[in-house]
Amino acid sequence: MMNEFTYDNRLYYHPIEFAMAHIGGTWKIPILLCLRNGPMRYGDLKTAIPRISHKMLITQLRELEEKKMLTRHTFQEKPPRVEYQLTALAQGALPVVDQLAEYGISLMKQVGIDCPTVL
Amino acid sequence: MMNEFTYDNRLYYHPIEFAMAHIGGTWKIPILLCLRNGPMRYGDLKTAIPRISHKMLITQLRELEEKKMLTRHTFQEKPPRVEYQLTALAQGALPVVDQLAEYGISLMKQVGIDCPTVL
DNA sequence: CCGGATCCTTGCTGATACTG
DNA sequence: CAGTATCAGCAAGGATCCGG
Repeated sequence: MMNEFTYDNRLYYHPIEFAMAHIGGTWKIPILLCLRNGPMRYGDLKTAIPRISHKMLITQLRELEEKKMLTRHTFQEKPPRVEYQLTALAQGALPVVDQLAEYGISLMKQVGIDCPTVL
Repeated sequence: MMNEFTYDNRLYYHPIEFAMAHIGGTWKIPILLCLRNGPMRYGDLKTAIPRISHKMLITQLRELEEKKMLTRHTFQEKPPRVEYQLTALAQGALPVVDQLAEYGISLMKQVGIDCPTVL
């Protein structure tokens, strides 16, 4: 249990904590799920995830890029166009993301939430 | 993606977020893993998870109890004795916890961390 | 259209001290 | 031994404004 390690100047207590640094938080999952079907522009992501703020979307995109979970492509057009795309590293996270979603849904049923047309 | 729902006065954007409310954060996983082999006392948990502060351990135990992930048994002795035990609901989370751990370890290898004798 | 910078509020967390 | 209460520091996150 207590096999702590340091990476990128941060202390982790468990490999799961390291995994959640890549897919955790409120917004990384929605972003990854949006991008699983192909690249998307900033504006489309913002529309697809209505409650996220501008700042949070930018921040999360930067973090995911820094962790090599996605790549950023800029097109020199007017008006400017920027696309985000999942890397192979992020593709490798999708199976466990799906398992988490399945568990989340089963948990909702167990506590008595009738699931609102998910996935 | 955007099937939000409210439970217990909190807004969730995805079933995974709901799942992570039960097993997420820095300390819930270490606590659950400690208890998977049977009930433990407060003091033993504190010893098994050295870096957790007293306040955080108490707080996390209360949260897990509130979410029906564990039960609390007090024994009227001197000195007092309190034991924490996983519920069936928490047992049901262990498979996905194990999958997350496995993913975390593989991710560590992918980014070049040689895994320190884990699990 | 995309992104950065600023201010400000809120909440998490540690430290410390105290009780049955 | 187990748990509670209070205070303070810091970081996450929203609102807003400016720039390429």
